[in-house]
Amino acid sequence: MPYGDAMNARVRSAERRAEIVRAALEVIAERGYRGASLAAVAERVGLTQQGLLHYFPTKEALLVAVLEERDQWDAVPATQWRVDLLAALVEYNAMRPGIIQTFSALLGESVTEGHPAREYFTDRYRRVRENMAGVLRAEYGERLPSGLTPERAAPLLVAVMDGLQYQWLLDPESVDMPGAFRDFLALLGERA
Amino acid sequence: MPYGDAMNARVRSAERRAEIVRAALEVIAERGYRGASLAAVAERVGLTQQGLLHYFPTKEALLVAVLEERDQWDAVPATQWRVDLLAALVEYNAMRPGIIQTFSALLGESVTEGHPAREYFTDRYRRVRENMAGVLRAEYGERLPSGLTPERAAPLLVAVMDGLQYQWLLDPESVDMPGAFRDFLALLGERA
DNA sequence: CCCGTTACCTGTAACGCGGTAGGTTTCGTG
DNA sequence: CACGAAACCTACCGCGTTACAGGTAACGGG
Repeated sequence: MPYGDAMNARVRSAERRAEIVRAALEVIAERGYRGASLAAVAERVGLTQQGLLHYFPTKEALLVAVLEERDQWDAVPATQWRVDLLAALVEYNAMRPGIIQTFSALLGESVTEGHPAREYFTDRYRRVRENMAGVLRAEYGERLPSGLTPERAAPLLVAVMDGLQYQWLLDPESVDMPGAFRDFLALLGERA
Repeated sequence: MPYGDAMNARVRSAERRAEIVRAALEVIAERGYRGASLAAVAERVGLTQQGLLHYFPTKEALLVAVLEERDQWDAVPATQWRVDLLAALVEYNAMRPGIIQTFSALLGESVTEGHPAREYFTDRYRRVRENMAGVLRAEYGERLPSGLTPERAAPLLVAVMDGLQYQWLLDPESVDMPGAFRDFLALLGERA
């Protein structure tokens, strides 16, 4: 046994599942959800397509696991966010194109009819907008430039993050994503 | 000289092609490019899949025609754009979800590997950023709030437009796309 | 040591896809 | 009117896809 007796079966199984999810993230980044085949994911972890179905009974179940992993990743308590942490997050993301590409591709697909991730993104954005409004309020108080409230500015903040991601993914040379995001934050931080 | 009826045949053919492109826009909005089947497009114009291939020899050729139609649509001379026209455009788009959804879906897909629309979007965004920088310069002069130059603000403007579209497509009730866009323009219009 | 569970595999069903081949009808032109 | 081209159609090919069925080998707790 290469892994030794310390590792019991349940842990090994969970690890295998995590490995599969990681591979799925990659394949979705490369081909989107619709274009990602179970066989391609399976091959990346040394399984057959049917072997993969042993862990995730349907393709959609695998997608759900992918989305859950993301939720877990950015489950920072809303109260702990600060604007400078957002800037740092964008900077960090700029060094990991893979994760951005996965969720940019998924977001794009999700607006199509009956896409299994649609509800996920709808809920998520509603939540994130609320969070961001809170962050802005904590940082800048009730009044932002042009008399904007945090609630009105929050969708803009989210839009800038997403929109910059697409421009950056398409043409990293031409778009300084972290810099542009800082520019936007400076815009919000202006004294009215 | 091939006058008259020769013309008619050519016109009819061009009309049919336009009809097919229109149907393709719809189907792509609903299922994305990868998810859009030639058969589905064909059915919508009363053709078989093979009949459609008579007009567009491959699926990719059809996509190219779709992208060309868009280029033609927003081929407004850069010098003629003004900021208030952008706001009006966003407002207009909010009444035509179809077209937004088509290109939001395509944009999302385009960041995946070897997608046939990737180059199109890369080039397009570069062009649009330049245009927008010009628009901002004409409207606000050289200095915007926070000391931003038009060139630095342009990617933000584009990002806001795209990002708002996704939020709005996912949840039109919760997102006032035209209003939010006007908010952003007001932010840029603040006196420094 | 046995026996159920886990972790896979092979085989295959069932379907949808883009694209080719080749025929037939319709139509405008000389 | 004759002919060639355009505008379709039917038939079909080969491949990729998800998912189901059922088998097998290994592991681990009693």
